[in-house]
Amino acid sequence: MSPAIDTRTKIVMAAMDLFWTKGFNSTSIADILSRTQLNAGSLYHVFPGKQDVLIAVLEAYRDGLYENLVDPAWEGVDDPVERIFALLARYRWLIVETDCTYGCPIGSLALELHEADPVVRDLLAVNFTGWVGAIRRCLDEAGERLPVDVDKQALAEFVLTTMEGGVMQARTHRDVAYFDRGVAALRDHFDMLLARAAQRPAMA
Amino acid sequence: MSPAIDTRTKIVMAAMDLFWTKGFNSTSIADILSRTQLNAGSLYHVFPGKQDVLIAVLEAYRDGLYENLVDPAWEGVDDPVERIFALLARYRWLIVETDCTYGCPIGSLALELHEADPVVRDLLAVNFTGWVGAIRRCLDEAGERLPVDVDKQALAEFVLTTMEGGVMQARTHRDVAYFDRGVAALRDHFDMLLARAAQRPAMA
DNA sequence: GAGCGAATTGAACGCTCGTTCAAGAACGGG
DNA sequence: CCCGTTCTTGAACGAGCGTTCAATTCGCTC
Repeated sequence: MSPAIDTRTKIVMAAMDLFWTKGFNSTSIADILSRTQLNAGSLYHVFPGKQDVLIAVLEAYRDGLYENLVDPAWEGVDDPVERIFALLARYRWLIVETDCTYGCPIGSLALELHEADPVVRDLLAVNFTGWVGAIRRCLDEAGERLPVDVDKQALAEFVLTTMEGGVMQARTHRDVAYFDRGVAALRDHFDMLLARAAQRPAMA
Repeated sequence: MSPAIDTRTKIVMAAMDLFWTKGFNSTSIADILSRTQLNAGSLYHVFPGKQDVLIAVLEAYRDGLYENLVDPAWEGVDDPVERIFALLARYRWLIVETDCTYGCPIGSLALELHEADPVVRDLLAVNFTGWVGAIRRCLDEAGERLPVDVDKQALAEFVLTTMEGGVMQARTHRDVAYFDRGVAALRDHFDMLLARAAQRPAMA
């Protein structure tokens, strides 16, 4: 294996962590270098500039969505609706684990980069789309348990909305309860949808 | 009127706009100075440092919540539930008006400032609390139209969640439709709650 | 209009940032 | 073992940042 690839991996992993905890603008190249024990030349040998590190980080999130986030959350959970809440529970765990300082890496970057160039913005959007796609699969699998007139794509996006909004409030107030109440409201929403579908089956 | 107050106002107004469009870290003191046609000394005569400008901006948002945001949105709307969606419609208008680059100033700052000091974080939280409080009033006013077992505080927070999540996705995808679908899902939620309350009145 | 504190001027400072690059080390095929 | 390529070293640079401050002007009071 080429050593440059190893260097690249080290940089991307360090940058993922730093961009997550400190944000993109507040993370300096020096931060990445001291974390990886590399020199500036090595980084610039692999990446043309700081923004290209960001792009690599966003690609890593995109490519690792299932491996690093979704599959672990769904382990041992088979019911498609419960899988949605299992994923949200994973975020709850992250919030608690970080003493309520957790912010969704993609969400934070999306709001921080106000005038992101098209490549970066596309990658942010693609990350959201991938996340929503995972939820969408659950909803499709739930099939007729949901009312037929429900827009499943919109509902999947609404799950992301709940997660991001809940994370934002939990972090700002330094209190998971804000996240929990958001998830509870979403649970109410699903309960009402499931009840409506059971009451008026698709056979009508 | 003391000239320093005028200077202060000019700085706060310019900073509100700049922090909103560029973010806090990406806005330089020089940006504020060129926007206000002031010199560095004048700014530092009024504010000890950049962070104090941020604090003043957050206080301005807090103090102007009703005057600048809520009251205009509610003009001509009397029904408490419709007022909630009127406020969301106001955000929709902001998104469209800014070509889908709009981000909620408070939400953006909340996610950008990863290690904000306590004063700043408190002000961010207070701004959220104020916004949620305005929604809460509507829900209280709606009274028995909502099921008695509904946690009105949590529901008000859920409205904020929907707004922030919708704004985030609309901006990232550069498409208001993401916001619209989030609001539509929230409307569904309210419709189901109202129907449930009508079905099983509080008199039980 | 003299006197004085408040407010403004704008050049300068020290620091950190992203980036560059000439020099050297490590590696691998023949 | 040699040579060309790939990768690393780390000092240096220029630009931009937040901040300072001695000098100056403004505006009010008596």
